[in-house]
Amino acid sequence: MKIVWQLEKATVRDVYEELLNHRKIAYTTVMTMMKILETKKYLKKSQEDRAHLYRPTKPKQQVLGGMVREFVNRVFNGSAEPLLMHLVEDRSLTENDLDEITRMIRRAK
Amino acid sequence: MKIVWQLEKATVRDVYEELLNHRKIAYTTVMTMMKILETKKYLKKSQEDRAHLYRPTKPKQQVLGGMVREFVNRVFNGSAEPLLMHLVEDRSLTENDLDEITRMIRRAK
DNA sequence: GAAATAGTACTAATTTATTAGTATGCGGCC
DNA sequence: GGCCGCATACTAATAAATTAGTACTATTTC
Repeated sequence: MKIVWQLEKATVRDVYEELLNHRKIAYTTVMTMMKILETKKYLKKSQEDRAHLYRPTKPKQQVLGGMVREFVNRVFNGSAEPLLMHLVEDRSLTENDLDEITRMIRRAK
Repeated sequence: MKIVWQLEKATVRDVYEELLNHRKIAYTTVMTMMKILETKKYLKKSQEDRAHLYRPTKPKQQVLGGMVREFVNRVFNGSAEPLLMHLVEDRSLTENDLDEITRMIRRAK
């Protein structure tokens, strides 16, 4: 999905070659994957010359948002603060990051 | 795991009965699960009367921390800010939450 | 001490995810 | 026209996660 999102639209071959940079994988494997993503409504295909051209159905933000929500629910019973604490303790987030986000929200209001 | 953490120590039966409140599940299923968690070093067992008594090996914080890190890596390529933005947009976190956390950090320094 | 009970070890069925092979079709090229 | 390369559809092998059954042992209870 990340690859298709980045390219906005991609054929099996596009994704296949991109994945090959990272690891050995069969062309047909990628095909199967993309077909599954299609049945799960994350991708839609259209004909383009000989091959199918796949595009995302849902905006990246929406999908990632869903994943975050699912994660928070499953791991933290739905409350986000503990997650935040972990991020902070893990030094993934500094105090400055938080300040910045806070300011960002204020400005957006 | 959540259940064992909460109870601090638990037998298969303890966990089984707790889980039954939520959904139908077989006793042996729970047993298998807990044995797997044991081989994966999340639980350790000791004899207690007739049954095994399981305790967590690792502190909850550490395990959850690992899960958060893993999630951030997989989904957001390791950077936490986008995750934070999602939390905010999802209204899981309000500006006040952020302020609070910020203050908490300041105090802890 | 025999039957009922609770527990475990071992095995297994089921499901879902992951990876890949094979057959086949189509468009261009010599 | 026949062959090559690329693409797909369909099938399948493998692996991992999930759920549960069965056989056997020990303990309690009467």
